[in-house]
Amino acid sequence: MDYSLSFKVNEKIYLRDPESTDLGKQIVKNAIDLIHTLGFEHFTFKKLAKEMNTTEASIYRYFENKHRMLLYILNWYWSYMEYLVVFQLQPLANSKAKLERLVELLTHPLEESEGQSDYNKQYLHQIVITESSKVYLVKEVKEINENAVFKPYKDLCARISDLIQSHNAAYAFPHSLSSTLIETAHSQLFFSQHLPKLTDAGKKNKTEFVARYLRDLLFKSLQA
Amino acid sequence: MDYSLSFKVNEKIYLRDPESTDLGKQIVKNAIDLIHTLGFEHFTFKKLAKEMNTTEASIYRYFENKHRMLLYILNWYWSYMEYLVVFQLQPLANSKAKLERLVELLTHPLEESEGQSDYNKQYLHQIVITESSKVYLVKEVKEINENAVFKPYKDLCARISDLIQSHNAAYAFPHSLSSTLIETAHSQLFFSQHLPKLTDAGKKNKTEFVARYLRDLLFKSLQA
DNA sequence: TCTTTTGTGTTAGTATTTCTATTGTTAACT
DNA sequence: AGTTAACAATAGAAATACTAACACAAAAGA
Repeated sequence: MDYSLSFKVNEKIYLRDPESTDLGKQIVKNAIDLIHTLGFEHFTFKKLAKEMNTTEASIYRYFENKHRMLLYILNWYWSYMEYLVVFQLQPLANSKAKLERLVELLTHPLEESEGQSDYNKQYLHQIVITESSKVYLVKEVKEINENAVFKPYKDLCARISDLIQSHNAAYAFPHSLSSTLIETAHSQLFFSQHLPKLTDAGKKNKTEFVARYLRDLLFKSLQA
Repeated sequence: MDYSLSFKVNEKIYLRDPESTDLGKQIVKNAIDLIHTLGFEHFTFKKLAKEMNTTEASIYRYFENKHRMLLYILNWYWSYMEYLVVFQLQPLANSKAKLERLVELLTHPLEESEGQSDYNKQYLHQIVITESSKVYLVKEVKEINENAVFKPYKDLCARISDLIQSHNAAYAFPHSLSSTLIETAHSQLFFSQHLPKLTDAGKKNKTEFVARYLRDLLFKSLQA
């Protein structure tokens, strides 16, 4: 089957739809590379413009500022994750298998093969781990949230919550456990890479360690 | 008993010890207020200087930049939390009671009474919730970590880890569960305040909700 | 008491970042 | 042929993130 994926990202996030032009697509692709290389704090539109031989002003036509650009990238990621959660888990036999596959999706970097999105999925995963909390841990969270720009995250969370409830309908904290799984996947991956004393990970197989830990957390929480 | 608390913060964090002078203490105190008001992104040394009628240059004599200043504040908080974990839990009868009290400490803002530290503990708690991850989620984490400036966080984590192990010696992820408890306390408090759909919190008693959720997570994880 | 050190203020500056405005060119579309 | 869209180029304002040098008063030490 040959297919291509594209997700509609909320219009309020950008000034001009990056998917609508060549330059727009290049901006997002190069932004992912450069944020990965420099980290969000050191990333600027000027550097991005230089990197891809365009001008700062051209980038400002697409995004109001770099925070919105990060939000755009994360919205794309959350939508993509929701897609994976819906279609990859659906064929699985039971809720236990589904939840186990979910943990894989949350901890392992995305497969390069699927979707032909042209974004570097390895880099994207690292950006999600390191930078994603910076889009909501800001003073303006209320105004930002009013434009429904966190909807993909909430939708993803709601999907996982459904899975959890179909495994144990009596569990009292399905949404909190969902967001905890997502956030903990990120923080434990980051800690195991950079501050290993905050984890029980060994030198090797950090991804597998985090997956094991999350499975333990998840299934013990859902025990009757 | 009359006592006063002060924690030695790693010397590498500051240029001049803020505890050693009047101005230094005022800088930290006012910084906590202003970071709380503006959020870390909008907080600048210039604004802080104006707020307290001193000069930007004077503040730069104490801290290299605002990131170091935040790190100083968080080191103080982590040290204080470790102190509370050690001395408030010690008299408690058993490990279950201790872990329950721990959850209270992590979720409830600090008591204004104890320690006479002169910092606004309510504000400090909000800063910890909203800004703490920003001190390590940076590209320079490796170099920063080399100066042992995250030691108080690791120490706190190690203390909690000990508690966990004394409750269930067979549990395989004591450090990861400790850091997860700390981080999840922050993220769930933030979400329940600003993005409630990512949680199962109601309109009221968000702190109590998060405490309940964390107790559930913790004790189910530690079941045999 | 005299001298030195320390803490702070003052002034002045540079480089970078963030963002806006304007104008011109090319390519596409009608 | 005329219009529009996309982009480049330039310029600059305003804020941010620093650094340097000198002045001065108070405290500490000799």
